[in-house]
Amino acid sequence: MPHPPKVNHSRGPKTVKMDPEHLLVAAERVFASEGLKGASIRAIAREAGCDPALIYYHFENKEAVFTTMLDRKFPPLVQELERLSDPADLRHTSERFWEALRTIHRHVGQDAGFRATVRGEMTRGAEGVQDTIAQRVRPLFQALLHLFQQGVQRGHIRPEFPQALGVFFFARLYLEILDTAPIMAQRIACIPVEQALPLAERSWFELYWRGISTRPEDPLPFLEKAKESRS
Amino acid sequence: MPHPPKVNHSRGPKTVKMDPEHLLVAAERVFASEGLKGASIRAIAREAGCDPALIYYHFENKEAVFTTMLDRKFPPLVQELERLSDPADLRHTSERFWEALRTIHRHVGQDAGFRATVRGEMTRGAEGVQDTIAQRVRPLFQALLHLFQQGVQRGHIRPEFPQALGVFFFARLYLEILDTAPIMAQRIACIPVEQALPLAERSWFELYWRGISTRPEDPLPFLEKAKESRS
DNA sequence: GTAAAATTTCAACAAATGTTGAATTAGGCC
DNA sequence: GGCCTAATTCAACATTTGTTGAAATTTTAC
Repeated sequence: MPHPPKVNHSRGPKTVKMDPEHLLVAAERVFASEGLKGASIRAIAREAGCDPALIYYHFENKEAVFTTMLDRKFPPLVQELERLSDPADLRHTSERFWEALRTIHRHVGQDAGFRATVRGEMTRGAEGVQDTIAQRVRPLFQALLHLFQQGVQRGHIRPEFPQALGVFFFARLYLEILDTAPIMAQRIACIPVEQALPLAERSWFELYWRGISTRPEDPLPFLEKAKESRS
Repeated sequence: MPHPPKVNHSRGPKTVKMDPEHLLVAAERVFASEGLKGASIRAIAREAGCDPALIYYHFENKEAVFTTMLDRKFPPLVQELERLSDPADLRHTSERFWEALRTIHRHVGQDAGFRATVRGEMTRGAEGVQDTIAQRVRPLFQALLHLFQQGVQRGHIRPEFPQALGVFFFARLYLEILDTAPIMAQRIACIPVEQALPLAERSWFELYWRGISTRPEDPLPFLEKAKESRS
């Protein structure tokens, strides 16, 4: 992690103030590689190019940095998924789910660090941190659950499929693909990395949709379009 | 992490020798909660109830502890999956895949620590550690790929589905369910934890099979039997 | 211009870490 | 019993960590 050499060591504010947002970005990078607990305040300060005490000036502690980071990332994604789950949308449920997948991709697809941190803390973080994250995941889950329920009501999705699991598989397993498909492609399956993720996304969606659909053999024309617009 | 009080501080060997296996078990626990990098030698020693220097007596360094741990866990699983992928097995491919899933469950289902460590190091570990793990994952991947290919040849699996991805989805996404379904059930979906995982496994397998199958609407009788033998 | 507030770093302290050589001790062999 | 080997801990060293109060400096308000 290269960081700019600190040539001005005088105390007191700089003419260019250190933006707290810059601290958040630095923290996110360190959280991603070290986890929340493993991220030292000094490592974050090094990443940001400032003194560790400045972190305490702007935030109460490391957990506060993390919570602030969550609160910048989750709400826009949740809002967009809530719009997508509006019952007035009369498109086919498969198409709406595809758009939900694209939405998730747009918000967190390039954010491996954020994804890694959230998952890491959810699976092995402190109780309080899990609570903090769960509070922010629930609205997202609810929005997708509404979408799933509309699919059942419209006869697109099999009513016997457990709804909560349908939503969990859709979102969590897609995030897992984002996290692991590139590395698996590269190291185990010897697929070129640039091709692996788009193909994996389409294949995943097709598999998922066939798995829950009342009509698994119906074509998915928007998937074919997605394939063409990529090449 | 409670550990027995150390009442005998004299140097020199104890009448009951510290088994290196015991060190491995302790290390596995610490790796699981702290990651490989975050697991301190002193934490491992505390977990094992010995002095940190003893770890250096038995192993070259922390990475050697980790590699030894991998080499106890992977080969039995790989061997069993290789037996399962024997072309002489004439059962339906869906049933063989179900048995593969049960096999994975038997070997690593209770081993959240091992799973977490392997995934964690694969996604964000040092280059050398990723190599170490990839070497051990490849034979497992190959065994499942053989099984998948036989499914295609026998007309059970759609030939247009990308094979490497089919295998990747089967194994990696199942492991993700093992890692995350309990916590998601508990904290987000409010499903009782004891029910969540068996239901998730069956639902996942059904979704997966329908997704890749040439005949998605065919029933899966062994799944129904699995449900009944559970209740 | 002065005082107060805001911003930033230094310095210090206590605690923790990895690793090594040396000291100690139990058991086996002659 | 003496010697040797194996097993285990201690002690030391250098490095890193989290956090705080104080010093220094810039900006703002009057």
